[in-house]
Amino acid sequence: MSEDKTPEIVLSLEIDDPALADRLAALLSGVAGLRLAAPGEHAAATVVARDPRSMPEDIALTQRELDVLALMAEGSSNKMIARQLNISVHTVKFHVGSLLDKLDATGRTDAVAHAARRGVIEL
Amino acid sequence: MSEDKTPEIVLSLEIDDPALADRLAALLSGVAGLRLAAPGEHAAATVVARDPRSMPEDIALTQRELDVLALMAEGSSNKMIARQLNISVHTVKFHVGSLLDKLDATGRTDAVAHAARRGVIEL
DNA sequence: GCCTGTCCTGGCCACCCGGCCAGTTTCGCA
DNA sequence: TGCGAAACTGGCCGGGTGGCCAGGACAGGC
Repeated sequence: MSEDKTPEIVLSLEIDDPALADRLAALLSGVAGLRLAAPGEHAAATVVARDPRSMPEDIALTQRELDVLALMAEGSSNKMIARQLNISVHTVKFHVGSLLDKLDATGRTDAVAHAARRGVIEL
Repeated sequence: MSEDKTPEIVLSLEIDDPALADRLAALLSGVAGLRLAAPGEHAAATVVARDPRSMPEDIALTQRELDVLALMAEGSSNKMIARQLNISVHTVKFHVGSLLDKLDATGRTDAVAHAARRGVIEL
């Protein structure tokens, strides 16, 4: 009863390149235990082009910088971040300044965009 | 010579669930024409858990709002956006206000985060 | 016609943001 | 024991941001 279920893994394809998508679809459709998802069907996993996070290449961010970055990504203002972390607004600005420098961003919006692109934070 | 190349599609797995990852790895490793990527190897496609963008559920954004949103995501200030689109700063603020309302965001940073989450823009 | 939606513009104003200056404490490492 | 990195705090200030008020032009649907 080791193979009593094997309930078929439903995969969805999210490939822009038509040639690659076709080849993958052809290969995967012939695999027992796998099924490609119908349009709109809930899939257990998705095949996407490229690899988003294969080379995270972590920028050296301190723990505190990660804290304020996470709150920034949620749209929190400096004042809100200060309250959340029990620090002063000045300290928040200090960390934000370091983040803008390390992430090579021109503002907080650019900072979270860069961080999300590099996989530093999960949007 | 229709099958002279078929240079093997390299797939990488990004699955948190160990059981699902194992089953997928076992199934995919037996497929001719496919190969699982070695750690650090560049992959043509990646299998990720869930489907990030299966239901985009597009919010009704006007073309101009999409223009402003795209420039916002690049960290542009209102003044820069105004210059890019050849409109006044006041008009940019008007569209930004509409975006904050439609995206249910508290600020421009929150707006691009929400938009990226919903797949409205590609970060 | 009239009305709705989109796009555009202006002024005003409180607040926020980012950058500059300065300082303190605490920690680990040479 | 000195020394740098990290974290924290303060004041100051120019410019950016977001919300409010008001208006006009222009296309499409009733």
